[in-house]
Amino acid sequence: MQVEIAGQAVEVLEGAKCADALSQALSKKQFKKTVVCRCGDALLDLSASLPETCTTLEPVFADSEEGLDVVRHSTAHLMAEAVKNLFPEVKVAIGPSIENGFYYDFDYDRPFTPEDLEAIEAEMNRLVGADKDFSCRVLSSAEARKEFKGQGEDYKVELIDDLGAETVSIYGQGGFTDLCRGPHVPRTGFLHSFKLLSVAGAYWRGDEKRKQLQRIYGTAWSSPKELKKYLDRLEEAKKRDHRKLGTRLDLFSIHEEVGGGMILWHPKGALVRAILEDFERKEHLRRGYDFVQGPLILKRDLWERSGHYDNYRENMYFTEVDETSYGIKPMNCLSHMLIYKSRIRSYRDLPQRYFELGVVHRHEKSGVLHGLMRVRSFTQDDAHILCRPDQLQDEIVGVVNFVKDIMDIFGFEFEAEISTRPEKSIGSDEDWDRATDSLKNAMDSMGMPYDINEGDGAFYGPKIDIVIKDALERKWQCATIQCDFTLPERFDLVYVGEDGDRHRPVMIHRVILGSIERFLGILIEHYSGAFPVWLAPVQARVLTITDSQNEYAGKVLQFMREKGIRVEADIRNEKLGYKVREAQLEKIPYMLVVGDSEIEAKGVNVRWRDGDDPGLLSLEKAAELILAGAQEPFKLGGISYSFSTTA
RNA sequence: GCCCACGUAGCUCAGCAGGUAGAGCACUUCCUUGGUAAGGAAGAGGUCACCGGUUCAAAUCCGGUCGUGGGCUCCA
Repeated sequence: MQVEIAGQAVEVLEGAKCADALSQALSKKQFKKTVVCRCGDALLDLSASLPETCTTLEPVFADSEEGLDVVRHSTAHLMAEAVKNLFPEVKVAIGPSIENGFYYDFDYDRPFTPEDLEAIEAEMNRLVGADKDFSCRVLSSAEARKEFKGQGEDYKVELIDDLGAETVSIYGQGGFTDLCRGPHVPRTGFLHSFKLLSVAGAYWRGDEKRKQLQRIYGTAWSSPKELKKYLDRLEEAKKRDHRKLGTRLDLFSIHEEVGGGMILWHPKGALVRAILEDFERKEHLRRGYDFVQGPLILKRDLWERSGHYDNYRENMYFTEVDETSYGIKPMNCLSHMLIYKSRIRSYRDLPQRYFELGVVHRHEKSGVLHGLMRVRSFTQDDAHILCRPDQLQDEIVGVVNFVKDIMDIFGFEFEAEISTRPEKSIGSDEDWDRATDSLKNAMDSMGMPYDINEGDGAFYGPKIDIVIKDALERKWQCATIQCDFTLPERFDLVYVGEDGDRHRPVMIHRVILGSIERFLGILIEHYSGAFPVWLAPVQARVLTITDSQNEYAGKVLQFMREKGIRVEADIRNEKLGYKVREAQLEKIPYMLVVGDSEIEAKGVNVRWRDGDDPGLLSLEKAAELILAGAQEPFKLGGISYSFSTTA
């Protein structure tokens, strides 16, 4: 039969192995790094026979995205075999490839130690050295079930039962067998660049009510060089950890005696916060939001009415005042709704956009607290938009635009996800469809890609979630845009329509940065602590050579401050090199060196924290330079909001 | 909340075959007045997270509590 292989027409025997077919068309070097092959949509093992229907065959190399996935998957099996060899009583569960590596879950009656990991890695290397085949058998589900049952592999049996398939593939490297749909690298010798990283607890099938298994994480690459690159990258990322930088740059601290998840902001950290918050206030005003503010505690009755008491109680703190129970707010919506409700609203008043930098408290489980990223007391840049149903779409576009502008300013790539109606939900299908369509249309109209997360919406409405990554590429949710029909109903929010009747407004809950704390945590890692000049708590530091310049340094300080530059002076009895080093480590954007020659020239010698030094400049020029760099990013939304000025 | 690991000076860490603590940086004082990433000397600073147990003796071994880290579940 004639098959097009890697662009060449090749004559192959009927029923030939993929490997044989490929080796006819590929160079030795290419063939050596081929892990599987692709025929149409299907990925095949090299040991598989060429399907009769196959007309084109492409090699998949180890260093391609698909190839890496195969390598990682195969390494997971390899690890499972090593674990079974060393600890025969272990039951294996499941082991997929993940970003940068793989994991495998095991059920064992004692915890794996770091020494165990070393032993497992050594055993894996031994298996690699043996260069065994990854052979594949296809069994009927019943046969496979019997086989795994006989081995006591209960987790595999459960998986087979749940698959509901007639046949399943069984992979083995001689002795060890595993259930998997494949495909895999041809032989264990292909797996030479991996490292086991950690052990963690993980619930069987992600269900916290089921048994907690031991998950071993590892990383795997196509070559030792790639592996090293990744491990180096991990090291680099650790250096950017916002918790380390937060201490080193004196931004914030967390104290055991205060409580987990509670942040104490030091002068520099608090200043960065203030700058970020000011920026947000300006942006919100510019986009037609109104500022509001509510109290931190509201009567418990109100939380019962909103449904939070029933649905969110375990996450709330309560306190008592004069024998009345109060809930400490975990969200800001209640105050905002009561402000809306404080007088009759006309359709002409809508949309109402209430913005608040609202401090909320949530009782997060102790095990999830994480630096600034997951805390118990935080500030949301929260807004609630109350609008007519016909305005919903425009409002969502406005919010999405807002999110995009802000993420662009900070240089974040983000992923978006739209969550649709869950089984347990309230509201009419019509409302849900309309809101979901509005969300999709808004994203489509801006050409923004998104994933659909079926059935993951809030019980009161669908939502868009925006996710950005920290230095270790862990994903954190920041912005979220949620449509809500329930709370306006529960609180009987209305507006008087053109027809004189009362109508129900729709409410959008939305945050842009999400939590100021989390966003700053991500920003610190994103910039490695070197904030852009407009955000830097200290924009410039005056460095003297000897104490004979102290008086002049004071003048420079005064001059720069009057220009609105955040500046300080280092007049300590230290050498210049020492002062430069410190300023550099503190990532201060501009150093203004003053010595006798600068006094004479009535200027400063400017050193930038990265790149070329501007050198000797007059005070005026130096201030201009810093101010130019310090300009607040400014971005116009580019969409026109609908105002109710018709009628 | 669950699994595992860890918890020594403000920070980074050493000490741990059990014999009541040490370095570097930072801090204080003194000397040094020195041009772009660390000048020198001296000093101060720790009930070795906390509580119990084993032992003649515990930072070191064991148990518990709290906290932190990596994950899981959950989430801004």
